[in-house]
Amino acid sequence: MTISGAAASAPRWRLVAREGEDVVITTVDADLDVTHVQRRPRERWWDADDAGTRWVWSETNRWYPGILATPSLVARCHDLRLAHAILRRSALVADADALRAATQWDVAGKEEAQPLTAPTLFDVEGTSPAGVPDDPEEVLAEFRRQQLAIRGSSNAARLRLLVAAESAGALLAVEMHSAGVPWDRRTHERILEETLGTRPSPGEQPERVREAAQRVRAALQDPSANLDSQPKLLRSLHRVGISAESTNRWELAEYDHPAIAPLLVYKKLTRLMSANGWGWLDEWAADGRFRPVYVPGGVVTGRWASSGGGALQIPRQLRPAVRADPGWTLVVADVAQLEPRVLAAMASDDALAGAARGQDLYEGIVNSGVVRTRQEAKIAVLGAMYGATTGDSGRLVPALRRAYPRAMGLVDAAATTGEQGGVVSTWLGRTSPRATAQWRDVQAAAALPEATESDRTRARRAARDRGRFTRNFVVQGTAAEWALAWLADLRGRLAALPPVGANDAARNSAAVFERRPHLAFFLHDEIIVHTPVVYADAVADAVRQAADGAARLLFGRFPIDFPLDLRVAQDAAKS
DNA sequence: AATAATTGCGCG
DNA sequence: AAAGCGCGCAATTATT
Repeated sequence: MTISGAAASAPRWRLVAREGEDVVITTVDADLDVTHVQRRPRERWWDADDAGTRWVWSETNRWYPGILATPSLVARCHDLRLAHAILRRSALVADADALRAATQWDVAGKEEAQPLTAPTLFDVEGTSPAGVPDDPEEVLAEFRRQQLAIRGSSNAARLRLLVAAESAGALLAVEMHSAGVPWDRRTHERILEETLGTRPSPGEQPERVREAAQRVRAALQDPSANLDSQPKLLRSLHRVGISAESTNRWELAEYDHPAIAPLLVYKKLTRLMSANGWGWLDEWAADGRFRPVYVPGGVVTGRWASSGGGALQIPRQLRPAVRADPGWTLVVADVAQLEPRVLAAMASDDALAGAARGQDLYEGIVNSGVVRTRQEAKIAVLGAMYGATTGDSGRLVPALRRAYPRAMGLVDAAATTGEQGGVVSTWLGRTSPRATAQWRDVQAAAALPEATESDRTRARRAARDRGRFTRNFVVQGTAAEWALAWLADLRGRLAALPPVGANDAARNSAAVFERRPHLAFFLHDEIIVHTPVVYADAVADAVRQAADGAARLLFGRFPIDFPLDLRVAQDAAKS
């Protein structure tokens, strides 16, 4: 159960696979030769984790829940499915033909989410519509293909890091699902009641929603106006002289009419009710834990996606419902301006890194005299990374280009590559998808002598759209890598803390996390650790040290800060 | 009746 | 005030 932090300079790879009713464990040496094969009955194949072992398996979602239930933690693994997805299209891999030919390891991105509730290992078998292989020969063959691809790549160290970080993330995703986010039902109910009114009977609307709807209908002088159907609402608005083209919040706010204010309230309230109302509470947090399914690598850039419960969209308003158990507390941390800091390091832009020194990068930019206000700095930086060309943001970007030519040069080059149909890569070598056939057709059509002006306009727009995507890909993707390195480092530090209490009789899977500090939530650049109060300081230190560790792991000695906004509190409400 | 597309809004 | 990137989900309308 203890995870050793000892550097395993020569990791021992142990491949696990299925053969009939048994689990076959194949040990492989540094030359990728098999040194040992073991066959064990599947019911109890797992005994203990060894320091220095890296478990190689088809898919963490398939193998880890059963181990966690024993209960045990795995220190290191190599997830063949996730690694395959990275390596088969990494521009760093010189020859990916063999990997690309192994299509049985390709799983459509959105179909990846697996049921993670299985109490034992093989209960999930067959539930995956497009399951990756699990037989010993193919697992070994794919592992060899991947190792050869990495060894023959232009930067094996970075790809190794990326695959290890991705795999650590996969372990953590299963663990966080198992542990869950501590969720205080009564706090959530209180927020709902204060905002919406008391819980209505099924089919009814809560009081505040009814009131808001009444006020809108009165102002529209239409007692039967439908506020939930966009086209009908739009027609109702037009009838009273509100000539909006859409019903989105920002456009409606521009009109001065007594119906607008209550309508915006109505939209706000019904959103809360349908997305995170009583129904959500019953379905997702009834037992005091919210257990989202995380999907590592679910976003093209390498960010995680999620499936079920809207894990990545919990409204700030409900953050107070994330509440530590009695005797426990939360360590809540997020990175200030992760993406521009990552950009400064990638581009070795000393000027931007200098502005980033300290807590607030935007203030740093203001202090350098590049723009006048913090708000301008923020808009300019976001515009630079997203490719804004118009509005305030577009106007401010040129000032940034003058002040930080290296950083801006990097994202501008990524945009140009994308516009021309090329691919771009993150710092560790995750590579963007190739241009689609449809995209290339549009470009080709515009290049023909008989192309119309509209063909050319269409092609230009498609090119710029793709340029904005690749521009952002390098930054968002590298930020995701930094975050993974942070998580992986922190995970190791938390595992090194001795469990509290002495309840060795506890055998259910949740017991692992009832006795030790554990990550409970992760969202792009922020984490929540749920910890016994006695470990609060140790955990806070670990979170900071892990951030430093991630910075050095990715960017070596380049002087870039990643300051954290960190707080220790009973609940996760923003202070 | 089932599935796809559209709109809007929550998160970073 | 809502541009510029990446998502998931609910409600509705459109299509099959």
